[in-house]
Amino acid sequence: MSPTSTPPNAPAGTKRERRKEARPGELLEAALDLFVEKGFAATRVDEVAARAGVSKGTLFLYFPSKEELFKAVVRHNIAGRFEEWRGELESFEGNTSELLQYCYQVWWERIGATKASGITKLMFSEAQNFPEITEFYQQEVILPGQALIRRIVERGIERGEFRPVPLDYIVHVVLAPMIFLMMWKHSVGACIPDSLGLRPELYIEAQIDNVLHGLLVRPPASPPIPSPSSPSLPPSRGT
Amino acid sequence: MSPTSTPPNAPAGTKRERRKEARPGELLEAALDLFVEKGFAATRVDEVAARAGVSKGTLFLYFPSKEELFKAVVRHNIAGRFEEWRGELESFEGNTSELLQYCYQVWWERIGATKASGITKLMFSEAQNFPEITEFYQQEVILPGQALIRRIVERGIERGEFRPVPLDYIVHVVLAPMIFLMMWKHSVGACIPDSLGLRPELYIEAQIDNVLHGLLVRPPASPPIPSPSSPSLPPSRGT
Amino acid sequence: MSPTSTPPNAPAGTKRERRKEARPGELLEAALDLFVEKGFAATRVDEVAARAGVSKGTLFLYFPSKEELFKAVVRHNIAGRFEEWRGELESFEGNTSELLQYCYQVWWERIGATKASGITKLMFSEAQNFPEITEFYQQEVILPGQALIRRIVERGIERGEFRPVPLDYIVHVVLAPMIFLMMWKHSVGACIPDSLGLRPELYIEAQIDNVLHGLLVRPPASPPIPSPSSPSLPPSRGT
Amino acid sequence: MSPTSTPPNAPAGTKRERRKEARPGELLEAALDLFVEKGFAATRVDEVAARAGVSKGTLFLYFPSKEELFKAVVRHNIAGRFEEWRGELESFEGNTSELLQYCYQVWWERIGATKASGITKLMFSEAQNFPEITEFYQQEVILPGQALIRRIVERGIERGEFRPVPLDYIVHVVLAPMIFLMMWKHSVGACIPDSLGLRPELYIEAQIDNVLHGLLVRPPASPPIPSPSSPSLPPSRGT
DNA sequence: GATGAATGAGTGTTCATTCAT
DNA sequence: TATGAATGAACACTCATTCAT
Repeated sequence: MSPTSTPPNAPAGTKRERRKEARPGELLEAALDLFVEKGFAATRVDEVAARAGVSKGTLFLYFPSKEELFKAVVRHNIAGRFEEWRGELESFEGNTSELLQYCYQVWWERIGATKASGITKLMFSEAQNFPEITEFYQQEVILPGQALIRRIVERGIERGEFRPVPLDYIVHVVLAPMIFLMMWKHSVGACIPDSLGLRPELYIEAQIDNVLHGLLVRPPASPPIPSPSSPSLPPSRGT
Repeated sequence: MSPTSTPPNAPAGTKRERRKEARPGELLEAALDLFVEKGFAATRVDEVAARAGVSKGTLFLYFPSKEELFKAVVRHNIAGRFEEWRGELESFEGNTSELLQYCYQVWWERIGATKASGITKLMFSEAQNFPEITEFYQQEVILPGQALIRRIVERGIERGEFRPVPLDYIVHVVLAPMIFLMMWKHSVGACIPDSLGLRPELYIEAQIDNVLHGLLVRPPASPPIPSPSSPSLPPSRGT
Repeated sequence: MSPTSTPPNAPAGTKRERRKEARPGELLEAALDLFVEKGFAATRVDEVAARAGVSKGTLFLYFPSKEELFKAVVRHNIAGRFEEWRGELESFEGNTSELLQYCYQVWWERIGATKASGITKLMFSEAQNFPEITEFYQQEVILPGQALIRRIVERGIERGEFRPVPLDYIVHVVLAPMIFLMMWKHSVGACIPDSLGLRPELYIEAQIDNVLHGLLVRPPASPPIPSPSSPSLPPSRGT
Repeated sequence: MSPTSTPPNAPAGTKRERRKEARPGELLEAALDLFVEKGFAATRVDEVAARAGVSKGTLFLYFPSKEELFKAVVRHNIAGRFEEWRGELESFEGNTSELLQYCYQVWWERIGATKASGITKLMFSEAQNFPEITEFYQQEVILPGQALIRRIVERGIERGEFRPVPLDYIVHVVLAPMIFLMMWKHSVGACIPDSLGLRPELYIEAQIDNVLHGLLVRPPASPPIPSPSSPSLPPSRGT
């Protein structure tokens, strides 16, 4: 019964013990999946519990209501990533054009391509039903994100790489393509695969190229955007 | 159709009868408002009926179910405006840069700034729960819209005004800012006014400027984006 | 299908029409029965609805919650009877001893022996769970009832029939037996019939006799209390 | 049993062990409080356990179900005090009027004024939901109590002090005021303090005075009931 | 013995849908 | 055609009870 009596081949920590710690996380993950897939209202708490492998009652042991579960899902999936990013940004060595590209790519790897992108879709879809959490999202996600972008653009301007564009709107120019991609992925894109064109990565490159053309003092002379009908791609679907 | 055209001796055209004709439209309008604001599930049919000034039973006289009402709302608000626009496009006289700007502005006046933008928010929010209607939307709105943009960009390339960019992705570069704006307006923007920055019109101008920089063979040398606060910007903000 | 086509032998007024008006009353009656029988918590709203012959949903059409149903039951069953009684009291012609007896008997006929007595049991049982309605009961039932009794005793004292007893406590001396009888009837008495002795009427007479002995300046010399084994009763049940 | 009797070297008698012994009693006490206050159904076992300072699981170690806990609470609080009282009664020296007064006062000190009165409130409130235990209560409390009162009244009649009243009902005349007082205390009285008038002690005196007037062959000529406000009182308490 | 995490049957309440009038 | 009372399936949430530790 004492931990020392556990046979060495037994999995360390009993099933129950291990579960207890993991429960909230498992529930949050299951809830994220379902909320993103079906929306808040169409998601049944039984389903969330079942997907997390527990009973309905257990869910309410950890979250006092479906609404609080929703809030927890949103909060949990945007835990301070911005600190980390701000650090990377400050210590970035290359030129700002590279920094911006790096930013898009890191965002795609860590957010856009992951389930976390579903949170954004969720927020836009349910914003009006959860004004309180929308405010939270605005403070914790949107404003820090905009600040980050603003810093990058400022850096470009300061270094003479970027044209002196008005910052208040340029942040939207940079961010809108990302947000659009997340919305698309979790709505039309989920129903009609390939409706975006071919690959999100190429979509992002096109957006980067476009944004940099708008920002750079000396934009590249020729279009570096890879064409979907270029030889590296199967020609099966091109125009 | 206008009240003045009703002959004075006609018994038809009474208030009652005219309302009868108008019922479905009033219901669709009320439903659009509420669906956009709260989503499909969180909208109560009682509320729709009440806002349309009829009883709940009457609603089901015109629409066999809440789901059919939803579909009707989407279908009704996806009038084929594209024919009309294609016409304007074909007969447009100016250069393609002007045409693209015209396009953005017409879109903003007729869609973006009106309630019609709500339907886009609705579609993105509910797409996964209504795959058939998402397919319908794809066919009736997205593809025609993309085709329109593609034609414009092709025109620019043909005329030597635009760089030979890959069309498959450039349509998203052009459309994403519009879609983002509609989503924003009906979600975060509705909860936190002014969270976008200052004015949608300036946001659009910034996007146009950026897109044209990416497309034009000879982009304007200096930033033409009007800043809401400073006349020319240079030292006003940078450290 | 038109009303005029109804055969003359059809019951006037359709089932539905008649029900609509009657619903709240039927529900209140069913609820009274069940609340008195099982208490607030142990009563299921389905059961109330079923006993009233409607569905659960219908109940919530008339009462927004189980708690409001409970409150309505209490309020409904104590509709201003005190006005009526005060009138009878003021115009009573006989001596006060007779008036007090009349009072007990009328109370028994109209309250004690009817379902209305269940309300009192209910209030005492649930008082702490419904402080708000307990306050209401205190104002609308207890205080008026005490005032009524006080007036009667005052009348007796004024006319020289009663000893000058302290009014503040005498009202409890008069009322306690009634309340006890209601409590008994709906608790022990309902489980163990005849546990009270034989008949409530005789219990009341004994209480009247006792109270009058305490009040009257010249009490009757010999015990007028009917004995349960006295010849005036049917011998069917005697000891 | 007292702590001082524990030998200093005894390992038994540690805090832990003593508590272990006391567990059931602490649970019964906590349960009594809560059942009296809120009724059976509205009382949560978590709350009982928490008030007793143990976990919910521990409660079920001692009582197999909430219902059995309830029964145990009632049984536990119905200790056979009647034997003791019967002894006091048999050896009472004074006249029967004094005996009856003594009886009321002893009851008030030992039952009415203590938490034990709650059990009566509980029984009357829950009787219908627990018929078996109501039967038990009837056998163990009500009938012995009635027998006790009956003996006293018989004594009075035998000694020529009391009128020959019918015993079957007079026991209720004597007991009803006590029961009413207990019900009041734990219902309306708990919600609306002072709603009874002034002090329970005075209420009891009034009831004693009234009962004796009804019983005594030679009742006192003038009202001996102390009025809280009337001038006939010794000035110790009056205005 | 004691714990408290887990359970799931049961309950109050909602709301799309029906239908007699 | 229009109503709105009635329905009942479906849902969020509770809580007595269990049991592995």
